[in-house]
Amino acid sequence: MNTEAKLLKNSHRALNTTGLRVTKQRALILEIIRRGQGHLDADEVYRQAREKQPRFSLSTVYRTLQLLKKLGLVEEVHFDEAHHHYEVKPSAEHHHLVCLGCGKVIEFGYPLTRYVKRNVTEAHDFEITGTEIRMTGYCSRCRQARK
Amino acid sequence: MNTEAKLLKNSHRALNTTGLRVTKQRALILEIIRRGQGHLDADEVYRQAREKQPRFSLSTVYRTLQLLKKLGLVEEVHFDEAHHHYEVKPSAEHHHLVCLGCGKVIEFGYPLTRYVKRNVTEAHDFEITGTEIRMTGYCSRCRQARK
DNA sequence: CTCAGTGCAAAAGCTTTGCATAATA
DNA sequence: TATTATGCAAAGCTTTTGCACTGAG
Repeated sequence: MNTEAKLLKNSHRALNTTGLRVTKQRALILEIIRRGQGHLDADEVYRQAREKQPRFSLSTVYRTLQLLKKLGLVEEVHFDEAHHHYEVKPSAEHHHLVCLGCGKVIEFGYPLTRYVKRNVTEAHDFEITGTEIRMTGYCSRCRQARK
Repeated sequence: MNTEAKLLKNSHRALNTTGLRVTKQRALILEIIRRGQGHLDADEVYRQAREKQPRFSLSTVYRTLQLLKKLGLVEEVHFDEAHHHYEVKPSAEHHHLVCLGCGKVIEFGYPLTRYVKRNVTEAHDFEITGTEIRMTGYCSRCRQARK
C-alpha cells in the first residue's frame, strides 16, 4: 500500500462519517499540517500543496481548513500577525511562546488548564472547551543580539 | 477645565515624552478605548470617533492604534475573529473567556503568570514580557439554550 | 515657521463566494 | 448517475500607504 493510499485511508476515518468525500486535496492538506509541526498559515499550506499538485487552488485550502476546523481535526492558533495558523489538534495541552525579536515560536506544555478550569468554571458559570496561552518575549539569541 | 481639555492633559503625560504631538484625534481614540471596557475593534473605534468628529479618518484610527500599541498604552487582543481588538493596558493581569455561542467576552483575573513565568523562563531560556490566556467555551445562557 | 499628523483615495493583503467543470460514492 | 468538491476569477473585508493639506509646538 503506497503512502497516498494510506493517507486516504487514514483520512477516511475522520471524514467519512458525515457523508463528506475523501479527496486527494483534503488528504494532502491534512498531511501537510501534520508534517508542518503546526504554525503553518493558509499561504504556506497552499505553497506546499502546489508542490505536489500544481493546480491546487487557494480557495480549496481555505475551504478545507474551515472544514477540518469544524470537524475538530485542526486547530486555529492566533499570533500577533494578521493571519491565522493551523495545527493538528494536539491531545496533550500545549501553548506558545512567541519571540518578538525573530518571530520564532516555541511550543511548551503546561498542565494548568485542569487547575485553572475548576476555578474559572465556578467563578463565572462558564463551561470551558478550549484554552490557549500565548506568551511573548525574547529568546536567548535575540536577547544577546540586543546587548 | 472642560472634559476635552482634561483629556488632552492626561494624554500629554503619555505622549509628550517622545516628541510626539498631542492631537484631538489621539486623545479621542485613547478615551474611546478607555470607555470601551476593552474589546473594541478598529472599526468600532472608528464609528465612535466619527460621532464626535465626522471627518475622522479610518487611517488615523489604524495609525494611532499602532502608535499606542508601540508606546505600550493599549494592548492588542486576539479573538477567534479575523480582526484585532484593543484595550487600555491593564495594570493587573487579566485574561479572556470567549463564549462560542453568543460571542460574549468575559474578563477574568488570574495571578498565574508569575508562577508560570518562572517555570517557562527557566525551561526555555526565554524572557517573557507578555501573557495572554484565552479560554473558549459556553456561558450559562448558551448552555441552557442548547438543552 | 516647521515638521509631524490628518484626511482622502487608492493599493495591498487575506479570505470568501459564484459558477462551470471534474471527481467521489 | 447524483451530488459534492475543485479551480478559476471576481468580489469583499480589513489594513496599509502616498500625497497634499492642516495644525501642534
